[in-house]
Amino acid sequence: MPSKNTKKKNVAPRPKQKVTSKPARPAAVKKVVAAPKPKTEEKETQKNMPYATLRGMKDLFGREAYTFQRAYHTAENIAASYGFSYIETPIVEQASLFIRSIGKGTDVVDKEMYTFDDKDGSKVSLRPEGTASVARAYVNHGMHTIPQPVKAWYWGPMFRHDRPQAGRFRMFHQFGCETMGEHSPVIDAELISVSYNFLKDLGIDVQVRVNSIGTKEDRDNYLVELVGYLRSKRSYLSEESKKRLLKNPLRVLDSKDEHDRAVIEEAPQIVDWLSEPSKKFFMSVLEYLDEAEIPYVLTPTLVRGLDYYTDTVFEFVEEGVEESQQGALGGGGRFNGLIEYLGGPATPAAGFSIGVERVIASIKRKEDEARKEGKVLEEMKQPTVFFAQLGEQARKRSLLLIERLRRSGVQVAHNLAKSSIKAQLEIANKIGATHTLILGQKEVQDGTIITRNMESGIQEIVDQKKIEAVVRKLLST
RNA sequence: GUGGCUAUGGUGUAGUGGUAACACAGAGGUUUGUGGUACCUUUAUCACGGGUUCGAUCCCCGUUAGCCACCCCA
Repeated sequence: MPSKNTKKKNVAPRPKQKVTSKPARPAAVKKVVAAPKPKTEEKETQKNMPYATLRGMKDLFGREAYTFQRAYHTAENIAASYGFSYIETPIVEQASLFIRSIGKGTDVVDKEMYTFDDKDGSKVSLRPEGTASVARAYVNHGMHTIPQPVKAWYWGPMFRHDRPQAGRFRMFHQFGCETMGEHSPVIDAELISVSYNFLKDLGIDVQVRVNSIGTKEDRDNYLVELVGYLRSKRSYLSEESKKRLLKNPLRVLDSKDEHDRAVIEEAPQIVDWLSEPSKKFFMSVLEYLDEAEIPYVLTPTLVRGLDYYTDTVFEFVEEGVEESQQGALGGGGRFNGLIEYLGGPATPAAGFSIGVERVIASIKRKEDEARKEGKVLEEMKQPTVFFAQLGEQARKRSLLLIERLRRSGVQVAHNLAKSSIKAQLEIANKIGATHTLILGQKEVQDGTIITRNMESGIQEIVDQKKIEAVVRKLLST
């Protein structure tokens, strides 16, 4: 945390800086209009914080950033162990890529996309999701000529201009995997397994909901039936659902309205309208899930919001959390038509994506609960060594010693800017260091260094030459 | 995008029509080679703009942001 107080006498005075956690309002415009009353210069600068993050976007730091990175490393490990290779696609793409793949008429495209004119007048968009870009990359680089399936994982920011609320931001991150070039139910099961275990590794128990929405033809046939049914019950439906009936009838199925739900329960189910191959495929996916001992819930009303999905669809809802609290942690499905639709060869594919911010929120909730019960969080008790130095010569020497320690694989915390040993020990204490290395004038002369056990207070003098071995030993106990 | 609720220091909270209290955190210090306790100092024109009023942090309106529900979705 930055110091906001510079009262030290021998330090040149500089304007005080206030640190506020509340995002400052974009006050610049108003200030001008409102012709501020004469104030002292200092106070003006204090309040003058014209820059804040944009709505729905946030700085990531501290504990949250730590959890974010932990989630990233977990993703990296699990993706690698399942044989996925990393892909990074541009954050900005042609607007039409998303419009085509996600589909006109979906909210994501119609009202949530960040789309603007590039300098040459072409329409570009900030990506609202990852699959379209990965599919595009597959086509662009002729990935159908390399051994199939192509398994790719990604992690990065996505943008949707939605109204922010819990678990929903305008810039958020997704971790996702796509398996392209293979039409086999094992693939679907594997993807579910990867995402399920990713969440499990992070300590999150989820319910896996699965359904199949069949091929395009299956769905068209089913839609005729569904629309017919819903029309017959039209008077019982909510206003919202009446609208959806015209725009995207499938979506009526996941309405939360009580009356709608009653109607939906009686509605024809898509599973009954699947063609033989689709049905067989879906049954097989379920068998694999059984084999993998992944618990799932068949959810006939599960349809996903993006147009490109075919056959298997699934999503993850946190166990024991009201769904409405923030929706699903992630989801995915098969998208057999997408790659061909984007100009590539007919290529079956499937994938999933998980909302990182929602995962972090869930972890945080769990940690808060644990703390309430008085449990010490694991990463808090990691052994740490602090390096304290005393006197100009010691300070100079410490740079070298710290570097030697770093090269041998141990990181020591330090604050070379402090000169009093007291202040440094305070810091060591605060960060929970188990040991402190103390290097003073005398030690520099003797070529030694003191190790101090922060709990017992026992100090030992050791040879600087052996510092790496000594520190490693301290850390291992 | 629609509706509702909220807005006090870094954090969590008090409080009142007459400019703010407490806890924790931060910084500095209690005469400079030793931390965890104690003590001292210090950190807020009560989100922003306007209105009512002799006077507003407290009442009213607007803005912004956050939260909740809907929509949608990660």
